[in-house]
Amino acid sequence: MVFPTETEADRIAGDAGDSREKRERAIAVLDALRLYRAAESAMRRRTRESMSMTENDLLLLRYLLRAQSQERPVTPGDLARYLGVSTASMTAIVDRLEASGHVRREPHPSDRRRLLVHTTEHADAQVRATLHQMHERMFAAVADMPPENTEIVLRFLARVQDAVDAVDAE
Amino acid sequence: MVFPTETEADRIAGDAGDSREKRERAIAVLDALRLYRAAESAMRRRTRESMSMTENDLLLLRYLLRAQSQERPVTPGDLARYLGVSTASMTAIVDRLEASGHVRREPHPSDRRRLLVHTTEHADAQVRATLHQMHERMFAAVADMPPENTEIVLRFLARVQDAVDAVDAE
DNA sequence: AAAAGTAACTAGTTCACCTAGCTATTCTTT
DNA sequence: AAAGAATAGCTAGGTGAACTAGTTACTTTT
Repeated sequence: MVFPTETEADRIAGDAGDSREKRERAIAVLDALRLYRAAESAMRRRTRESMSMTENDLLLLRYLLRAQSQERPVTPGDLARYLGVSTASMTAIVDRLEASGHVRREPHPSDRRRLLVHTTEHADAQVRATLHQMHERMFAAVADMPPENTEIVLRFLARVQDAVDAVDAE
Repeated sequence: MVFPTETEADRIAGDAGDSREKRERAIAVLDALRLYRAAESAMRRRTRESMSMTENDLLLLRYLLRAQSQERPVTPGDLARYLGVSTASMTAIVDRLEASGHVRREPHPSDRRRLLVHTTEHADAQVRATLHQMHERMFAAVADMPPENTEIVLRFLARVQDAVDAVDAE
């Protein structure tokens, strides 16, 4: 679902009565986008599995690392809202990540009902080791581009984003 | 995880000592890619929820529709291999989709151990109703592009894909 | 000071997956 | 042609990560 397969793209192109080359170019681009998506999903899965974590655990860690780099304190409630899970589930998630040594619970300085959640050095190191190289490559891939090309890519991404945003599954 | 956040991209850019504008353009592009990803995930979730299905159910339906448009018969075993789940789980998935009226089981014409799985008209209509507009928009977004721009976008996608493929979570 | 609200936790449920093992059928080997 | 191996899909029972409901401790409001 969710993605025009080759066949579907072909059918749509046919309906529109476009020229053959135009259609083929469009299909090539949509295929490339689909491939990128698949590669990213696969990378996520590999990363998750190598760290024996769930998707939510990993998203949480990313959010925490980012918040910490901005010196922004984070409570379990914040994390539950961010991931869209119940506070009860968040208790379990933080339990897991605390047991695996990725986060620590600490008392909130002013509100004794709350906690603050921090990543450990271990989590930080593990994430950077896995993803730093990717981030550098992604940055290099776009930093090299001349400004005109950047504009073209930005317009492309904006339009495909509009297309998926328009799906309102009522 | 999995994606360079603004902050991380910034740090990497800083390390590399690039010019300010170059850095800002790169960040803008990576942000746009991240936004597209988020929009697509959200769209998937909406679609899944509106059809009360799991991710795998939806992927399966997409695969089936595609196979059918090519007159290619599909067995439960094929589907299990495609989704990477056990045949036992596939029995449960097909049970669910059969109960909800999205697929039918039929005897295999030559091998009485096997079954064939077909989508129903209902599934076909529901999927097309939800996603046809998106497919058209995506196609339009790329069909309008001049060939040079297509090349630029393809190179961009190939490079970011290489970046994520390089993450080998050992 | 009492009442209402909030944060995180515990207990018990659900659901989508899993593994192991079963039955029916087909393929391979002698 | 019969016996053994392989294959397809199923059932039974288990796991884990989410859920809801309700608890405890604390804070805010009236």
